[in-house]
Amino acid sequence: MTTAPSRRGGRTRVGRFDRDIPDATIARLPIYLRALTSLSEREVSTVSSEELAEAAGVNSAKLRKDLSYLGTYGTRGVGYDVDYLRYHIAREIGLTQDWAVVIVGIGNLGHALAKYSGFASRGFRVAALLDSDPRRVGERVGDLPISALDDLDEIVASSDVAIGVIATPASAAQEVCDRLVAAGVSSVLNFAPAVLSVPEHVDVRKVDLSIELQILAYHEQRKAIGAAEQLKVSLA
Amino acid sequence: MTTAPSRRGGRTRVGRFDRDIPDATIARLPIYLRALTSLSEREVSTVSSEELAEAAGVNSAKLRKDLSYLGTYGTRGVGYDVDYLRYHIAREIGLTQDWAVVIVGIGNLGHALAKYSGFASRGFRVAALLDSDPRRVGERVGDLPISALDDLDEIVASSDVAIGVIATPASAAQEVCDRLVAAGVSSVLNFAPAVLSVPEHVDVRKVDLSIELQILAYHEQRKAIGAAEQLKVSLA
DNA sequence: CGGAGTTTGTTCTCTCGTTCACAAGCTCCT
DNA sequence: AGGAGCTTGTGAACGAGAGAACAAACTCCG
Repeated sequence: MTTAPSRRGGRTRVGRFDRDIPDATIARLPIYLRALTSLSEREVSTVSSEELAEAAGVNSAKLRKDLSYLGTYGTRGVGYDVDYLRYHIAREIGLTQDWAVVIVGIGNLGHALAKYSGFASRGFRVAALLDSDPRRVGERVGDLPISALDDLDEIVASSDVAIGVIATPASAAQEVCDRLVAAGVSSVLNFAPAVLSVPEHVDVRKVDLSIELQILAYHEQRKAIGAAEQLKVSLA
Repeated sequence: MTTAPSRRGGRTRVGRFDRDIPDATIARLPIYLRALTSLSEREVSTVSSEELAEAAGVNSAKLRKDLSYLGTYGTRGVGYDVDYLRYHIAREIGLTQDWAVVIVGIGNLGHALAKYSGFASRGFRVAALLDSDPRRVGERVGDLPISALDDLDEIVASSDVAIGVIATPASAAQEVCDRLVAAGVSSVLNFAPAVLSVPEHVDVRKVDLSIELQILAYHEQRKAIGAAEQLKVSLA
């Protein structure tokens, strides 16, 4: 949960369908969506909150409450229509339209991201790959050539890019971020291990591979200590 | 935030130094650690909560409260000794020892993870790379050869591996997870877009690239709607 | 040595999120 | 048509985390 200070500003509440959905719920909608897609592929047409919650790995009450923020798409005594619900979630998240993204920094991770099929299948189109190393420019990764970072403004403008992905080393992240913002990008997904500062209107989310491992290590260590203490007690 | 139902079970509270640190705090400790390392490299020896909070991108009150769970390592009127604090955080997370990890699924992402330098520098040693595709076995990625999935038990046992990383397609994730658990791994970092079910004593954390993008898309869409509504109002 | 100036550690309040529990509402069977 | 049996949607209780605010404790200067 690493994001900008969460929707303050414009609390104007224009338009009644501007109900406001908790951040925690938003973060789960994509999971429900995935579960629904999987059910749909298996030709399941109706699902109960209990079953869907199980598939998504959450509590069923939480699931129902989450869905209730979107509207009342279920039928009591029956459950939810898989395709109907799927459509409404996708619509709410904004996946009924396509989003153009650029990936900056085509190292190991950038490569992997460029080839990752999970983006395209969910309505994200990689508009360009950018790198600051002139020797890499022109090289092809999958279908796309690597462009020079200097072409950023033009690419963002012509492809209407709203989202930028940063996969550079930490040392370059802030500068790249600034350039993205200057070019007009207003959402950033940051894989570099660095804290980015951005203007108010820009959203940043961060994914940090080594932090996740460190959190696991903490729990792992606790398990080990716990076991050792147990042993000590049983010997005493 | 995708993890096991948070430390229930063995609430035995053996040993008094088993103070229990909130999950939210644990998730931030690695960030503080990184900021401290960076300060240390710049030869800064003392830092105030205000400065460190700024570097970590959090509120200073939150930072102080987080640190207070670990003990009282600061000095009023002065601040924190950078190296001293850094050591104590590293110790708390369990980074004073090395952790062996295995990576399963050497596709695009697995490749990138295998070569990612951020692991080694934080005390995580990649003990082996595994893939189920026999044609890939033997191939080298960086320093390591790809091993067959069947060698898992042996590798986990001989290298004392506690943490497994899953970078397979979603369809294989659960089976790989089961094999990891059977081999003795008790923490899993899952990059596959699938919900894993594991026994009580195993921790799972999930990183999902496309979910992060979807969350950004939602906010992006709201910005767009907000702007449109504003426009409508100003025209009325 | 004493007081001004800092900065931590902690208490208190408030907000946000989770979970329980149940009434409302649907279907199906008799 | 009416009742039994489900399943949703939501009110209310609970718990965790964030942030403000301040007393305690240190340094430094005169």
